Amino acid sequence: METRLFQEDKITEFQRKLLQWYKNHQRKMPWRGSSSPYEIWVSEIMLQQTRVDTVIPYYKRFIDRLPNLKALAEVEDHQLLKLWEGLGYYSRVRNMKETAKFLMEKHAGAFPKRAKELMELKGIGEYTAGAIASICFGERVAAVDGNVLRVMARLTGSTMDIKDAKVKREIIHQVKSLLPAVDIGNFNQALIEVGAIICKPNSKPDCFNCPIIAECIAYEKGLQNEIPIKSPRAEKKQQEITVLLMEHKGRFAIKKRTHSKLLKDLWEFPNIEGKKSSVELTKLLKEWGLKVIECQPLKNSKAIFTHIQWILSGYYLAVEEVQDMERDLMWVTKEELLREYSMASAFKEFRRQLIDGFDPTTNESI
DNA sequence: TGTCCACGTCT
DNA sequence: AAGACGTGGAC
Repeated sequence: METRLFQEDKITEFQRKLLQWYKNHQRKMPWRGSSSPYEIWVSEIMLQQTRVDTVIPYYKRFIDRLPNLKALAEVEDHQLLKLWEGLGYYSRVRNMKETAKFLMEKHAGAFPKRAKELMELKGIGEYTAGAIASICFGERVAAVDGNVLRVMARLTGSTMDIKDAKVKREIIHQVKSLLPAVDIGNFNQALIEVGAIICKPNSKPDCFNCPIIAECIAYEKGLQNEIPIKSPRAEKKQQEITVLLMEHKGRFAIKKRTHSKLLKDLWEFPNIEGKKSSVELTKLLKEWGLKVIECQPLKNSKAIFTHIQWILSGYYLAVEEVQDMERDLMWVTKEELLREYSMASAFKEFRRQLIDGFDPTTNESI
């Protein structure tokens, strides 16, 4: 077990400075000031891997439309997905609905109060459980996210890899030893906020405005730009995909990604693996029972995920029905497409072209 | 251009 | 333990 980071009296001073700074410098956010576990939960799930500025409009719309657990438990899946469209990591919102239903049916419609119990809920891990328990219920528990890992690594001057699970455990332990007797939620948020706006990830930290510079070993040693140390992530795989924007009688073909894990249950334009020529496409569509009347290449695009990169080439295809064209395609108007169907960002450039008109292609090879 | 954030959670 | 799962903005 790790020894204390600071002496007793120094800890009190550290807590005071951090809480005072947070009181004066915290950014405004729609969920700040709320102690409703539902609202904090929604905000924390949205904030997982996602920036505050991106989350704010989604959060407002979500709470407006689904103000409580009951509303979320009862909402239709496609409406829910539409509220989440573009936020990414769509399993987050599937888990939320499952948890809402569970709490309504098995837990009298209320959240448990302890981090340990919160962690048993789908989609709530150690960080989110700590955040909800400390912010809403004042539990004396740490909430260590990526910001806190970075702040703590610099504070202690640690050159250990913060991606390492053991190092994270150690940091959670250290944060616990720094927790004040009361005001735990604000203390946790203060540490996160310092990480977000002072002890920044991608640029040099703003050390001269940092409330805890006096305790910072990295600063003392001039290592604030070297720490934290992180092992490099695995390389992305690349996949070429040919996307088909097929029009028939003023309607366009879309398809639901029912069996896919990636972007599950979102809608997409029909597509095939590999880079296909217009000749190959015409042949393929013939097998699908469709006759190509017109074929125009579209501007290529890229979609970058954490672990994969898609190279997308698109074609506009005016088609005619030859025989029964099942293939679980859905034929929708532009208006329906925008209003009713959730599409991942990977396909949004094509959707935009479809709605606004197709740009003249600038691809060299057709 | 490319890399990082972004440990967050689940599997 | 390590890979899957999204997105967009900063630098």
